[in-house]
Amino acid sequence: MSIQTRRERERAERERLIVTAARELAEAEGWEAVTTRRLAAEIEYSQPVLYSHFKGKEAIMAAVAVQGCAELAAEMRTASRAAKGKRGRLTAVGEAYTAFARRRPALYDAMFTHRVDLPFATPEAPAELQEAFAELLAAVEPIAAEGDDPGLLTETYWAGLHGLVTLMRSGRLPEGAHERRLELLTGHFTAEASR
Amino acid sequence: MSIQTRRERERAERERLIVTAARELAEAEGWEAVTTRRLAAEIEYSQPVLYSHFKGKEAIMAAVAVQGCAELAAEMRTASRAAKGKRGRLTAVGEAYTAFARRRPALYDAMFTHRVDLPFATPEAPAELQEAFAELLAAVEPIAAEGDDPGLLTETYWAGLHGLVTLMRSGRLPEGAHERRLELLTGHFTAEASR
DNA sequence: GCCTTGATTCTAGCAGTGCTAGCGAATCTG
DNA sequence: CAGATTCGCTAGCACTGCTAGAATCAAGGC
Repeated sequence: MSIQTRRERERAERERLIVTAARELAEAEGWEAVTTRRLAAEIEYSQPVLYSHFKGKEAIMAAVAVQGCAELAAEMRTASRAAKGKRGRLTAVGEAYTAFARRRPALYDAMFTHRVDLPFATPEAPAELQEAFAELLAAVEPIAAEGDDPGLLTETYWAGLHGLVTLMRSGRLPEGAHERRLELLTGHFTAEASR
Repeated sequence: MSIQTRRERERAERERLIVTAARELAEAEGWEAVTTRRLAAEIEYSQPVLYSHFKGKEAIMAAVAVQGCAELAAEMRTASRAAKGKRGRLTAVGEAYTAFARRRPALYDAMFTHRVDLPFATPEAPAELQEAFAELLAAVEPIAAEGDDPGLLTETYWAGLHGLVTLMRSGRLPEGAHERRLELLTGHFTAEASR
């Protein structure tokens, strides 16, 4: 029994090693540098061990993405706590979100850009994802108008943030005016919708 | 001289052939199916001819993207013309944009998601790109508030549309509520910002 | 203590990718 | 008709994700 548990512990340890190695490599040189061979060399094992832990490269990216979601949720939470008022909190959360995306582009891509086999908008989604969304929701809900569904409004605001970040990062929007665009987005969401 | 021109004409013809073949293959089976070998077989030439026309696969995708921009601009324009009023036009253009993205996902990805070496937010950007942006601008400008920069507001609205489309297509937002989210986005942009 | 049994990790290889060097043939020029 | 030049092809490089089967190591029974 004890031997069994030691082995399981070692396995779990190695799995964490794989995930952090993948993440660090991706953050340092981008996901295109994360090849199974490079990753195997990094953890000082041979290639096939990766496949005894994960179904494939996508699954490794998914594991990294889940980690990232937990961090994003935490950063949005602390930003929200430090701010005052409905508008202040939404602004703070929006800034925390985009700051995270710009500081950790590779992590962000694994979470929200790359095709990755994670359940998202369902109850089966990993707790970390739901946590991150809940954090956004908590900031958006107070500024929702009477008849608006807060969930849908949050999704829409999220889309705005995501669009800003991705278009900017791919060079399709100039970096310089980011703060002003973010301000515009948040400003229009905290206004009363004229329907 | 005539021989020269005939050759140039044939070359240009073949170049168009490459671009349309790439586009059709991408739309039918996705960009991951568009390999240089497959593409070469499709145009009934060998692989290396592709490289006598384009610097690489990315350049081919860029050419497809430019085509797509022209079409998107045209579709937004006709939608805008058919609509009435400031709000009606913005709604129509937003719907045209997202409808285009959902109907031609591969084309959309080449234009706005995949990393592609096209100048975007500069005067050197291809005319087709500027045209598409101008079409959006024309719809957004009338609803801009007093002190708002219409260009920045357009970029922000664009980001919202782009976020909605990409998050939905990657399964991160449920497809069902798309119309309602789009309505929320447009609604908040046509409202007065409370700054 | 030795040998068998079982799991675990590695070597080697497959089928594919984007891209390119250099040969062969077809074409135009003098 | 011979020579020069352009053109497209064959073949191959270095890489990718992934896997079958050999080899190695540790545990258990005698």
